[in-house]
Amino acid sequence: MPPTPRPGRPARGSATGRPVMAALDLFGRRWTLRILWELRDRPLGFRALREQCDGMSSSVLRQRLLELIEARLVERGDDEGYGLTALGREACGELLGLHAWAERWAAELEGPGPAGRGA
Amino acid sequence: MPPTPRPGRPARGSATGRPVMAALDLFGRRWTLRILWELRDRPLGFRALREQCDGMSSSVLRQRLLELIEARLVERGDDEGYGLTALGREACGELLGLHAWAERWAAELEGPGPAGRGA
DNA sequence: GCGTAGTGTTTCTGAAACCGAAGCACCAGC
DNA sequence: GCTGGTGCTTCGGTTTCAGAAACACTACGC
Repeated sequence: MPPTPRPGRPARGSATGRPVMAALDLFGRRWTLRILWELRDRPLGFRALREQCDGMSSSVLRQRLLELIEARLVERGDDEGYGLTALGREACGELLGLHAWAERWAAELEGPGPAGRGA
Repeated sequence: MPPTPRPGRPARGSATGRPVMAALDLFGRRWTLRILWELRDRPLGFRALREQCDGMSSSVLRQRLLELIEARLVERGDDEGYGLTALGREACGELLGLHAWAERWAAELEGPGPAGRGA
Protein backbone atom coordinates (compact mmCIF):
# COMPACT_ATOMS: atom_id res chain seq x y z
CA MET A 1 0.00 0.00 0.00
CA PRO A 2 1.57 3.24 -1.16
CA PRO A 3 1.92 6.11 1.27
CA THR A 4 -0.88 8.61 1.53
CA PRO A 5 0.01 11.78 -0.35
CA ARG A 6 0.42 14.84 1.80
CA PRO A 7 1.84 18.26 1.14
CA GLY A 8 5.50 18.52 2.00
CA ARG A 9 6.22 14.94 1.10
CA PRO A 10 7.17 13.90 -2.43
CA ALA A 11 4.06 12.65 -4.19
CA ARG A 12 4.03 9.63 -6.40
CA GLY A 13 5.33 10.68 -9.75
CA SER A 14 6.66 13.95 -8.46
CA ALA A 15 10.02 14.86 -7.07
CA THR A 16 8.58 17.78 -5.17
CA GLY A 17 6.27 17.95 -2.20
CA ARG A 18 4.31 20.86 -3.59
CA PRO A 19 0.79 20.73 -2.19
CA VAL A 20 -0.81 20.67 -5.60
CA MET A 21 1.23 17.62 -6.57
CA ALA A 22 0.19 15.77 -3.45
CA ALA A 23 -3.41 16.72 -4.20
CA LEU A 24 -3.13 15.57 -7.79
CA ASP A 25 -1.74 12.26 -6.57
CA LEU A 26 -4.39 11.79 -3.92
CA PHE A 27 -7.29 12.70 -6.19
CA GLY A 28 -5.82 10.75 -9.07
CA ARG A 29 -6.39 7.43 -7.33
CA ARG A 30 -9.35 5.45 -8.43
CA TRP A 31 -12.58 6.11 -6.54
CA THR A 32 -11.19 8.93 -4.45
CA LEU A 33 -13.07 11.66 -6.29
CA ARG A 34 -16.18 9.52 -6.33
CA ILE A 35 -16.09 8.93 -2.59
CA LEU A 36 -15.83 12.64 -1.86
CA TRP A 37 -18.64 13.23 -4.29
CA GLU A 38 -20.95 10.71 -2.65
CA LEU A 39 -20.28 12.13 0.80
CA ARG A 40 -20.94 15.64 -0.42
CA ASP A 41 -24.08 16.28 1.53
CA ARG A 42 -24.29 13.80 4.38
CA PRO A 43 -22.22 11.16 6.14
CA LEU A 44 -22.65 7.55 5.12
CA GLY A 45 -21.86 4.22 6.73
CA PHE A 46 -19.38 1.89 5.13
CA ARG A 47 -21.92 -0.33 3.46
CA ALA A 48 -24.14 2.52 2.39
CA LEU A 49 -21.20 4.33 0.88
CA ARG A 50 -20.22 1.18 -0.94
CA GLU A 51 -23.71 0.97 -2.35
CA GLN A 52 -23.59 4.55 -3.55
CA CYS A 53 -20.34 3.84 -5.33
CA ASP A 54 -22.01 1.12 -7.38
CA GLY A 55 -20.70 -1.67 -5.20
CA MET A 56 -17.03 -0.87 -5.39
CA SER A 57 -14.62 -3.32 -3.85
CA SER A 58 -14.71 -3.21 -0.06
CA SER A 59 -10.98 -3.66 0.20
CA VAL A 60 -10.34 -0.63 -1.98
CA LEU A 61 -13.01 1.41 -0.22
CA ARG A 62 -11.36 0.67 3.08
CA GLN A 63 -8.01 1.69 1.68
CA ARG A 64 -9.30 4.93 0.21
CA LEU A 65 -11.09 5.81 3.43
CA LEU A 66 -7.92 5.34 5.43
CA GLU A 67 -6.07 7.58 3.03
CA LEU A 68 -8.74 10.23 3.17
CA ILE A 69 -8.83 10.08 6.94
CA GLU A 70 -5.09 10.41 7.15
CA ALA A 71 -5.31 13.35 4.75
CA ARG A 72 -7.98 14.86 7.04
CA LEU A 73 -10.62 15.06 4.37
CA VAL A 74 -12.84 12.45 5.98
CA GLU A 75 -13.58 11.54 9.57
CA ARG A 76 -15.66 8.97 11.36
CA GLY A 77 -18.60 10.09 13.41
CA ASP A 78 -19.72 7.94 16.30
CA ASP A 79 -23.04 7.09 14.76
CA GLU A 80 -23.37 8.55 11.30
CA GLY A 81 -20.41 6.77 9.79
CA TYR A 82 -17.98 8.48 7.46
CA GLY A 83 -18.35 12.17 6.75
CA LEU A 84 -16.38 15.06 5.34
CA THR A 85 -14.28 17.31 7.52
CA ALA A 86 -14.29 21.06 6.95
CA LEU A 87 -11.29 20.56 4.69
CA GLY A 88 -13.11 17.83 2.85
CA ARG A 89 -16.11 20.04 2.27
CA GLU A 90 -13.88 22.71 0.79
CA ALA A 91 -12.39 20.18 -1.59
CA CYS A 92 -15.86 19.03 -2.45
CA GLY A 93 -16.73 22.60 -3.30
CA GLU A 94 -14.12 22.46 -6.01
CA LEU A 95 -15.71 19.26 -7.26
CA LEU A 96 -18.94 21.15 -7.65
CA GLY A 97 -17.15 23.33 -10.15
CA LEU A 98 -16.12 20.16 -11.91
CA HIS A 99 -19.72 19.05 -11.94
CA ALA A 100 -20.78 22.24 -13.65
CA TRP A 101 -17.98 21.80 -16.13
CA ALA A 102 -19.05 18.24 -16.86
CA GLU A 103 -22.45 19.53 -17.95
CA ARG A 104 -20.85 21.91 -20.42
CA TRP A 105 -18.63 19.07 -21.53
CA ALA A 106 -21.63 16.87 -22.22
CA ALA A 107 -23.31 19.62 -24.18
CA GLU A 108 -20.18 20.22 -26.20
CA LEU A 109 -19.69 16.56 -27.09
CA GLU A 110 -23.30 16.15 -27.97
CA GLY A 111 -23.41 19.12 -30.24
CA PRO A 112 -20.76 20.14 -32.79
CA GLY A 113 -18.35 17.45 -33.76
CA PRO A 114 -15.25 17.78 -35.90
CA ALA A 115 -13.78 14.68 -34.25
CA GLY A 116 -16.97 12.64 -34.15
CA ARG A 117 -18.70 11.48 -31.05
CA GLY A 118 -19.60 7.89 -31.83
CA ALA A 119 -17.10 5.07 -31.50
CA MET B 1 -7.54 -0.61 -22.68
CA PRO B 2 -10.79 0.52 -21.12
CA PRO B 3 -13.10 2.78 -23.07
CA THR B 4 -12.67 6.52 -22.73
CA PRO B 5 -15.30 7.90 -20.38
CA ARG B 6 -17.77 10.27 -21.98
CA PRO B 7 -21.06 11.72 -20.87
CA GLY B 8 -24.00 9.61 -21.90
CA ARG B 9 -22.10 6.38 -21.68
CA PRO B 10 -21.93 4.38 -18.45
CA ALA B 11 -18.67 5.21 -16.73
CA ARG B 12 -16.52 2.61 -15.07
CA GLY B 13 -17.96 2.01 -11.66
CA SER B 14 -21.18 3.73 -12.47
CA ALA B 15 -24.38 2.42 -13.92
CA THR B 16 -25.36 5.83 -15.19
CA GLY B 17 -23.93 8.00 -17.94
CA ARG B 18 -24.32 11.18 -15.97
CA PRO B 19 -21.68 13.64 -17.11
CA VAL B 20 -20.24 14.08 -13.66
CA MET B 21 -19.69 10.33 -13.35
CA ALA B 22 -17.88 10.20 -16.66
CA ALA B 23 -15.77 13.14 -15.54
CA LEU B 24 -14.98 11.50 -12.21
CA ASP B 25 -13.92 8.36 -14.05
CA LEU B 26 -11.80 10.22 -16.58
CA PHE B 27 -10.07 12.41 -14.00
CA GLY B 28 -9.68 9.53 -11.59
CA ARG B 29 -7.19 7.76 -13.81
CA ARG B 30 -3.59 8.08 -12.87
CA TRP B 31 -1.75 11.03 -14.42
CA THR B 32 -4.80 12.52 -16.09
CA LEU B 33 -5.05 15.46 -13.71
CA ARG B 34 -1.32 15.91 -13.81
CA ILE B 35 -1.23 16.05 -17.61
CA LEU B 36 -3.89 18.74 -17.72
CA TRP B 37 -2.02 20.61 -15.04
CA GLU B 38 1.25 20.55 -16.93
CA LEU B 39 -0.38 21.73 -20.13
CA ARG B 40 -2.11 24.54 -18.32
CA ASP B 41 -0.29 27.41 -19.93
CA ARG B 42 1.33 26.18 -23.12
CA PRO B 43 1.41 23.19 -25.42
CA LEU B 44 4.15 20.62 -25.00
CA GLY B 45 5.62 17.90 -27.16
CA PHE B 46 5.42 14.28 -26.16
CA ARG B 47 8.88 14.07 -24.67
CA ALA B 48 8.73 17.47 -23.01
CA LEU B 49 5.41 16.60 -21.43
CA ARG B 50 6.85 13.34 -20.23
CA GLU B 51 9.71 15.23 -18.64
CA GLN B 52 7.33 17.61 -16.90
CA CYS B 53 5.47 14.65 -15.46
CA ASP B 54 8.64 13.40 -13.79
CA GLY B 55 9.34 10.84 -16.47
CA MET B 56 6.06 9.00 -16.38
CA SER B 57 5.79 5.85 -18.44
CA SER B 58 5.56 6.66 -22.14
CA SER B 59 3.03 3.92 -22.74
CA VAL B 60 0.69 5.36 -20.15
CA LEU B 61 1.26 8.89 -21.37
CA ARG B 62 0.28 7.83 -24.86
CA GLN B 63 -2.84 6.14 -23.51
CA ARG B 64 -3.88 9.14 -21.44
CA LEU B 65 -3.31 11.49 -24.35
CA LEU B 66 -5.51 9.40 -26.61
CA GLU B 67 -8.23 9.43 -23.98
CA LEU B 68 -7.97 13.17 -23.50
CA ILE B 69 -8.02 13.74 -27.24
CA GLU B 70 -11.07 11.55 -27.63
CA ALA B 71 -12.69 13.46 -24.77
CA ARG B 72 -11.82 16.69 -26.60
CA LEU B 73 -9.79 18.13 -23.76
CA VAL B 74 -6.52 17.95 -25.65
CA GLU B 75 -5.57 18.37 -29.29
CA ARG B 76 -2.45 18.13 -31.35
CA GLY B 77 -1.07 21.23 -32.98
CA ASP B 78 0.99 20.87 -36.11
CA ASP B 79 4.16 22.16 -34.51
CA GLU B 80 3.63 22.87 -30.84
CA GLY B 81 2.67 19.35 -29.87
CA TYR B 82 -0.14 18.64 -27.44
CA GLY B 83 -2.22 21.47 -26.11
CA LEU B 84 -5.52 22.08 -24.36
CA THR B 85 -8.71 22.73 -26.26
CA ALA B 86 -11.15 25.38 -25.08
CA LEU B 87 -12.93 22.66 -23.13
CA GLY B 88 -9.64 21.55 -21.65
CA ARG B 89 -8.81 25.06 -20.54
CA GLU B 90 -12.14 25.28 -18.77
CA ALA B 91 -11.45 22.06 -16.93
CA CYS B 92 -8.03 23.35 -16.07
CA GLY B 93 -9.69 26.39 -14.57
CA GLU B 94 -11.37 24.10 -12.10
CA LEU B 95 -8.01 22.61 -11.30
CA LEU B 96 -6.79 26.06 -10.40
CA GLY B 97 -9.41 26.04 -7.69
CA LEU B 98 -7.99 22.73 -6.56
CA HIS B 99 -4.56 24.27 -6.48
CA ALA B 100 -5.74 27.02 -4.19
CA TRP B 101 -7.41 24.45 -2.01
CA ALA B 102 -4.21 22.42 -1.81
CA GLU B 103 -2.44 25.40 -0.32
CA ARG B 104 -5.04 25.69 2.40
CA TRP B 105 -4.77 21.95 2.89
CA ALA B 106 -1.01 22.18 3.38
CA ALA B 107 -1.44 24.99 5.88
CA GLU B 108 -4.05 23.01 7.77
CA LEU B 109 -1.96 19.86 7.99
CA GLU B 110 1.09 21.81 9.01
CA GLY B 111 -0.66 23.67 11.73
CA PRO B 112 -3.11 22.23 14.27
CA GLY B 113 -2.99 18.49 14.60
CA PRO B 114 -5.37 16.26 16.53
CA ALA B 115 -4.47 13.33 14.29
CA GLY B 116 -0.76 14.03 14.05
CA ARG B 117 1.18 14.77 10.94
CA GLY B 118 4.32 12.72 11.33
CA ALA B 119 4.47 9.07 10.45
C1' DG C 1 -28.68 -18.63 26.97
C1' DC C 2 -29.23 -19.02 21.30
C1' DG C 3 -30.00 -17.70 16.76
C1' DT C 4 -30.60 -13.73 13.46
C1' DA C 5 -29.48 -9.66 11.27
C1' DG C 6 -27.02 -5.76 10.92
C1' DT C 7 -22.58 -3.44 11.11
C1' DG C 8 -17.26 -2.53 9.75
C1' DT C 9 -13.32 -4.96 8.44
C1' DT C 10 -10.06 -8.49 6.71
C1' DT C 11 -8.26 -11.99 3.61
C1' DC C 12 -7.49 -14.12 -0.57
C1' DT C 13 -6.92 -15.12 -5.83
C1' DG C 14 -7.20 -13.60 -10.36
C1' DA C 15 -7.51 -9.66 -13.51
C1' DA C 16 -6.32 -5.19 -14.94
C1' DA C 17 -3.45 -1.19 -14.81
C1' DC C 18 0.88 0.73 -14.53
C1' DC C 19 6.06 1.02 -14.79
C1' DG C 20 10.32 1.36 -17.14
C1' DA C 21 13.67 0.42 -20.33
C1' DA C 22 14.68 -0.61 -24.74
C1' DG C 23 14.02 -0.10 -29.36
C1' DC C 24 11.45 1.28 -33.67
C1' DA C 25 10.40 4.55 -37.67
C1' DC C 26 10.82 9.08 -39.18
C1' DC C 27 12.89 13.59 -40.26
C1' DA C 28 16.55 17.55 -40.32
C1' DG C 29 21.08 19.01 -40.39
C1' DC C 30 25.59 18.05 -41.63
C1' DG D 1 26.08 7.98 -43.89
C1' DC D 2 26.04 9.57 -39.42
C1' DT D 3 24.08 12.13 -35.44
C1' DG D 4 20.52 13.84 -32.79
C1' DG D 5 16.01 15.04 -32.34
C1' DT D 6 11.15 13.71 -32.57
C1' DG D 7 6.65 10.56 -31.57
C1' DC D 8 5.47 6.11 -30.66
C1' DT D 9 5.50 0.90 -29.69
C1' DT D 10 6.62 -3.43 -27.44
C1' DC D 11 7.29 -6.41 -23.56
C1' DG D 12 8.30 -8.54 -18.85
C1' DG D 13 7.82 -7.46 -14.13
C1' DT D 14 5.45 -4.99 -10.44
C1' DT D 15 1.67 -2.68 -8.34
C1' DT D 16 -3.07 -1.84 -7.86
C1' DC D 17 -7.74 -3.09 -8.24
C1' DA D 18 -11.83 -6.34 -8.34
C1' DG D 19 -14.92 -9.42 -6.26
C1' DA D 20 -16.49 -12.75 -3.25
C1' DA D 21 -16.22 -14.84 0.97
C1' DA D 22 -15.72 -14.91 5.70
C1' DC D 23 -14.56 -12.82 10.23
C1' DA D 24 -15.52 -10.15 14.72
C1' DC D 25 -18.64 -7.39 17.01
C1' DT D 26 -23.19 -5.50 18.52
C1' DA D 27 -28.18 -5.36 19.15
C1' DC D 28 -32.30 -7.52 18.96
C1' DG D 29 -36.09 -11.06 19.72
C1' DC D 30 -36.99 -15.14 22.05
